[in-house]
Amino acid sequence: MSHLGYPCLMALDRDHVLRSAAALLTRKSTATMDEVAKAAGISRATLHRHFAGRDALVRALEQLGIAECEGALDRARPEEGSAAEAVRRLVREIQPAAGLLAFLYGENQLWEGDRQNEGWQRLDARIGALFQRGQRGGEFRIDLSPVWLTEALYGLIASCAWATLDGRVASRDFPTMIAELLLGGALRREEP
Amino acid sequence: MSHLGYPCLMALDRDHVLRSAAALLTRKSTATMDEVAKAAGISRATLHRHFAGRDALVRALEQLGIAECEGALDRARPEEGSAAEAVRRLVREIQPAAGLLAFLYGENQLWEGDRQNEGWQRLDARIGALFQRGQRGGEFRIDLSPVWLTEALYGLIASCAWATLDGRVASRDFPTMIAELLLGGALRREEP
DNA sequence: CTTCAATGAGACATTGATGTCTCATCTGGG
DNA sequence: CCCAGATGAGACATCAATGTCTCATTGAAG
Repeated sequence: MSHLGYPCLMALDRDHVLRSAAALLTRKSTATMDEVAKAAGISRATLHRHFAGRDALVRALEQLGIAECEGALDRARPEEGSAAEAVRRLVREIQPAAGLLAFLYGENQLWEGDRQNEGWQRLDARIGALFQRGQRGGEFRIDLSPVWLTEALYGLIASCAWATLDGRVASRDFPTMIAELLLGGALRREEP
Repeated sequence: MSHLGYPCLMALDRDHVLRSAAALLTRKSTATMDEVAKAAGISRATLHRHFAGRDALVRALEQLGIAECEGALDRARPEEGSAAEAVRRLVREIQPAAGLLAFLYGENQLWEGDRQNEGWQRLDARIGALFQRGQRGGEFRIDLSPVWLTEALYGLIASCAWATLDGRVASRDFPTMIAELLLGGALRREEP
């Protein structure tokens, strides 16, 4: 065992706890610390040894969500190829984190404060830049601002995540439903 | 003054309280009964005379939200003209209730129960029927299910309502942003 | 085997929101 | 004026979640 100040197993456990909490809070955002602990298979005492309190847990989940988003954005290579294809890649890569994002999206507590986590600003900027690239390249229409398109993307991800949990949308359709609606809309394209 | 069991002014006040609560809870969904009372300009005691408790208040807001949606749907005349125009009318009519809907949308408590208010089912059916009409008429694409389009509409309304509160989207752009994205998507149409 | 960090179980106090109650005050109708 | 109903203010108990604490047990390294 470690004779350092940092326990060696907690780092691994912490990630497991975090993901269990994400999965539970996605379904029940008001879950108790007790329920979170049970879902992770640990005691409430141990949970408190990992996270000082509920607030710290939510903040950690926020960090995880940001990290997952940035990872998805990196893997999606937003500067490569057509903007539309980049958006499709992004949606596909982001699907595993959709539940967590939906939870965070509904956690108003995170947005009420005067200062929000700057990670979201970075993400907004990167996603907004992708939409802007599409506009500059004549691929996307210019009457829908990049800011709104970014916001809409988040909203559709959360909507589809919840609809998936309720069984109203099949999990395998997630990327298509979001990307197709966001890019093409409901109107049928004219035959070329 | 009334000698009946039902006070005569409470009916009027009740509506005012309900709308104040909606406005407050839209901004701060975790607001206390005390804050709700203050926002309505009444005391907590009086608030409790109107609504048995927080749960009853939320249920009443849910009813109000359903009623506003049905009213908007009626005024939008979903059976009339092109489906796309009907959707545009619907979004326009629903804007005043968007904040309330966004609050209700995030109130997971309403959806966790085994049985949800049947008003939502009626609304889902009516809105779904509108999208289906557009599909049957060859106006909308058929690879996006009416259920998903309905869900997406709710999600975009909530997104835009929050973005409007934060000043990221102008209030006057609300109908356009939602309807244009939902109908046309981000992709630029080919020149005919 | 010994040791020690990590854990689980549970007791305990605290906190914040809630629901209920009483009582003084206000107000409009008779 | 007088009164009944409505209100506001506040005291009070309750309740659930939280945060903190202790202590016995476990388990793996030395």
